Amino acid sequence: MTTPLPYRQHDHAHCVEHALADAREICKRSGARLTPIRERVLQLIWQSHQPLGAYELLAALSQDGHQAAPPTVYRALDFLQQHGLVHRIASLNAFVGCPHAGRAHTGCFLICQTCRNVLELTGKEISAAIEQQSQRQGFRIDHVIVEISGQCPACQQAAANS
Amino acid sequence: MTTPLPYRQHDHAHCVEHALADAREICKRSGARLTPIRERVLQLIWQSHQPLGAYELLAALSQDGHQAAPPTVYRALDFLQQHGLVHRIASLNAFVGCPHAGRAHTGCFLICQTCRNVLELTGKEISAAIEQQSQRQGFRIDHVIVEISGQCPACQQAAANS
DNA sequence: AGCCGAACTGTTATATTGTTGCAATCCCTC
DNA sequence: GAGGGATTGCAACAATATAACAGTTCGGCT
Ligand SMILES: [Zn+2]
Ligand SMILES: [Zn+2]
Ligand SMILES: [Zn+2]
Ligand SMILES: [Zn+2]
Repeated sequence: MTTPLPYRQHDHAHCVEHALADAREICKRSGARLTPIRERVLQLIWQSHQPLGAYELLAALSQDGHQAAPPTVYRALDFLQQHGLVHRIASLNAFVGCPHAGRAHTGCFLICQTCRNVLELTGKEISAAIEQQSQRQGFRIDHVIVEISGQCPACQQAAANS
Repeated sequence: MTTPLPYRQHDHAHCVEHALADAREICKRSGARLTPIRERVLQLIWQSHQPLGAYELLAALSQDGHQAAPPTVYRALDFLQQHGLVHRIASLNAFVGCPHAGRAHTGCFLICQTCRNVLELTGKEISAAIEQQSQRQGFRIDHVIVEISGQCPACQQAAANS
């Protein structure tokens, strides 16, 4: 078994470039305006695979010399969420970049409690099971949240070696 | 298809009685103290199948004539969660009684955005799919959140008839 | 019964997260 | 270059959750 992204070393600059390029393309196609603030917030979120809180983003914007208040950040986050560029992790009150932006998917998040990195799965098995069980109850689905907290393979190994 | 609980009329007093009796039994067996505050909070939560926020509980306790501050409620909620008597719904910042207290299960919540009622599923299909996908990534699971927002059968029917 | 330590509760203050409302500005279109 | 919608700046506020510490209650023990 190879440790999956993002739980191992990788060329993260590539993740960021890819995410930003995708974002520009997606916004262009849908006629949405990826303004400097929005792009900067997206870039900040993609600093790592660890979700960032709104007020952490706010602090980072202030460090830029950019005057910013909470609504600035929340509005940018709303925009990015609406266009599928970031996801909110409800159990952390934090936001993470979506590696599958543009492709239809139901996020399913593996959250390592040790290194804080988050992996977004897209396998159909889980969403299929959820749809089946909901349908059995006659329930019409709008939105699904699946957040799995635990320990990633890298951190398990690190813990075992100590 | 019959509309499932809690989305149809039912003898809810029975739900409450059952939940409280279960809670007393579970606490007795584990040597935990179901104090008056804790029991009252549990009873308040079971007023309905709609999740209650901590500050709604706080207001209700105050109406009792009980002087209460946020820590009172949060401590009671912590206790009830630790003993599996209530669940926190992360997407609502609210708490709902667990109808399967005492039995090992991974909650999976169907949240009606119209009537606010929440049904907790316990089918194994979803958790099995989650465990399988996590294992495939080498991820060790601590805790799983599945929250499905949408519309319950009763509210779908009501919407169709208008 | 009386004592002790742990658990529980009261109280105040504070931290964290998210929203409302309105004015000013920007950008695209006509 | 005017009109109008989207975006941003800004101030205040609302909602949710926690920290710290003092007082009280409870159950087991002598
Ligand atoms: Zn990366
Ligand atoms: Zn990890
Ligand atoms: Zn009921
Ligand atoms: Zn409903």
